Amino acid sequence: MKDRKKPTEAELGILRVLWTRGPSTVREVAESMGREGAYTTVLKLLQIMTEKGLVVRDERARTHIYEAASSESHTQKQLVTDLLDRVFDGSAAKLVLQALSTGKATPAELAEIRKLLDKHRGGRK
Amino acid sequence: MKDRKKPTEAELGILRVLWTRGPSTVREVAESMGREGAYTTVLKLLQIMTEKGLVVRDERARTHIYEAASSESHTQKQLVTDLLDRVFDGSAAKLVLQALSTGKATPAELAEIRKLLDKHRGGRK
DNA sequence: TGACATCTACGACGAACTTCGTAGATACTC
DNA sequence: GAGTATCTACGAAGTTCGTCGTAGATGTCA
Repeated sequence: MKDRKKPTEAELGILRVLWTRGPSTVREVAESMGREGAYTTVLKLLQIMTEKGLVVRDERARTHIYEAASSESHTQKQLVTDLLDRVFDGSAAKLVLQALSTGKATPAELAEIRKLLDKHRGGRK
Repeated sequence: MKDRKKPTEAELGILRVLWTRGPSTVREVAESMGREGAYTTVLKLLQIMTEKGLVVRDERARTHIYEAASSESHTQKQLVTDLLDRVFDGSAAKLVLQALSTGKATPAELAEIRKLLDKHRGGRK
C-alpha cells in the first residue's frame, strides 16, 4: 500500500470536494472550489494526483471523471496518525486533550465522545 | 500574534529537540538529531526560524543559544486546530473518534481522557 | 463545413523548503 | 604569535508545490 504519501494542502482541498460531491469532472471540482478561473490548475493537480494514486480517473468519455481513491475517514485516520507520531509522541491522550482544549467541542459532541469511550471500554474489558 | 505560521517539517524536528533539551546551541541540536554532519544545515534552519519568530536567540556569547519561542503544548494546540479546520470541518468529535480508532490509546490513557471529559462537563454545568 | 466551445496534455515560472559549501571572524593551544 | 578549531553568515543548488499559458484534439451547432 502506497498510503504512506500524505496529500498536500491543495490536494486535500480537491479531495474534500470529491468526498462531498462524489465522482466529478474537472469543471465541477473547480466550480465547487470557487476557482472557476483556475481550471487548468485544478486539472493539473488532478493529473498529478492520478499519478500519485490519490484519485482514480475514468477516461472512457472525453470528459474524464475523477474520484477519491481513499475514503474520507481513511484519510482522516492517516492524517491523525501522522500528527500523533510527529507532534505527540504517539500519545492519543495528549492529542485528545489538546483537541478538547480548543473549546470547539459542543456539548453534543462531548456526549458523543463519551459514548465512544464507553464503546472502547466495552471492547477492552 | 504571528502564531498563524505553521512550522515546516524540518522546523518541527528542531523544535522537538528544543522542547526536550531546553535552550541549546546549534551543535547540541545537531547532535540530538543525529545530524552532526549537517551542522550548517541545522544552523541555517535555526537562523531562518529566528527570522520567523519560531525560536529566540541569545547571542551574548559567541556561541548562540536557541530556545523555542512557543511552548510545546501551545504549538500542539495550534497544529490540532489546523488539522481540525482543514480535515474535520472543525468537528472535535470526529477527530477524537479517529484518534481513538488508531488503537494507540492505552487503557490508562482512556481513563485519563475520561477524566478530562468530566472536567469539561463540570465547567459547563 | 466552418466557427466556436471544451477538454486534455504539457512546459515553464515563481515561491517555499532543505541542503550544503565557502568565507570570514573569533577563540584556543602550544 | 602561528596554526588550528569552532562559530556565524550567506549564497547557491536541487526539490516540491502551486499556478498558469498555450497547443492540440475533440465535440457542437448553425
